[in-house]
Amino acid sequence: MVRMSAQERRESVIRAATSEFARGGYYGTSTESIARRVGVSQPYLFRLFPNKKALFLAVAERCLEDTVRTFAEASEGLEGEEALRAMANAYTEVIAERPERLLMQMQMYVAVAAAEQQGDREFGETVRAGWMRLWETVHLPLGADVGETTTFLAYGMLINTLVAMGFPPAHRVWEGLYPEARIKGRLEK
Amino acid sequence: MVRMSAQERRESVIRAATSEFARGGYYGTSTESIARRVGVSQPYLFRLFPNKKALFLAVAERCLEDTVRTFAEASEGLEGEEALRAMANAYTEVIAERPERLLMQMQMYVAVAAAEQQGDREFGETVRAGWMRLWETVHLPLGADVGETTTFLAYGMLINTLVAMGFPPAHRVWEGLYPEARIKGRLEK
DNA sequence: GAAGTTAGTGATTGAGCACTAACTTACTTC
DNA sequence: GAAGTAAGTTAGTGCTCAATCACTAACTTC
Repeated sequence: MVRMSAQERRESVIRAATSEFARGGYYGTSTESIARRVGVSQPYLFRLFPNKKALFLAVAERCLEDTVRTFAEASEGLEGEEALRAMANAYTEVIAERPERLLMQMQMYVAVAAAEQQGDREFGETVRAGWMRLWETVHLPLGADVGETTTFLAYGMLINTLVAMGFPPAHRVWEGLYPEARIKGRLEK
Repeated sequence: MVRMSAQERRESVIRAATSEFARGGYYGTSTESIARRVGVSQPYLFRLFPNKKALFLAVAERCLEDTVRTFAEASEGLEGEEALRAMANAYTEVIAERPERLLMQMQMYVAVAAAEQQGDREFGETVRAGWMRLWETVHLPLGADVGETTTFLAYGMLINTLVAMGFPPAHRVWEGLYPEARIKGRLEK
């Protein structure tokens, strides 16, 4: 038995829960499965988080935060075309190495409607605020161009979708999406 | 008590289930709630569909079919810029009048990962096949241009996401997305 | 080394849910 | 109008799962 501080444990729970929620979504994931992945008893999760919803929220916030940081770090000191290229490359890395983060994003977006329906307005607020932060984070380096920003985020959402559906990266549907192709396409215009 | 033929009943079950699954996803939706919406007893659903999964699959297939038809009908007889404009307008109508179809799309994409994890390869195949059909349906009228097709679908996925998150249509984040703005942006280039 | 605190467990509960079985009610056909 | 069939219901079962409770084991501090 490895003892950790509650704070460290909470961290590993968030990591494990990200993977689990990414596949199963909020309702399709049992706290049991998360606990098993962490290597801790199921009731102990409720010492670390007040309830399942709070855990999901923590995971969602982390997911947004990580994505924002990815773009912020990639575009640091760059502008326009260069920033676009850097951010696109950064996202490509996430696709390859952290696909669960993309899936978790979708689970989060989709969970808003369910929460809202049940009178939980707060979750939606959090996610929308996160999206706005994400929006600003890519907007500035792209020269504060609304069209560019929208397009960039749109490609991101398409990528999330293809990953969720399980299209292998070599599949035809990815053709128009690889940064090279995308940026080359833009430069040719 | 209104009696219907099993076939008619199945239709109304699919409609009701679309709304319910759209909000709650597969796991967040009880067959009870679907039955209540249809106005029929919960066990009767299992006379109409072998199990919950089959019902979800039927809803997913219908959702893809409807989307494909929307684009096919909108672009009939048109090409290039005109087809793009027509399909964008058609989708705008769906946003306003059938938002549950967009949400259901996302639920479907996201459900693939969960199904795949549980060894259900079939569901993913169905969804991917549907996506390919959708892809071809917009690809041809857009002049068989891979870049155009990718961009069009990307905007669609972004729209789905914004709808899911519950951003009102007048919100800033929609700015770059209204067909007028989008097409004008393209024309200016 | 005793007292106090923090990390963690095992057993349990009550609710919700997919699905079944057995039965009833309404329409159709001859 | 009796027989057959298709539509629909009531009652119930077994399982899963979030959350609680009462407890133990390991560190910390003096």
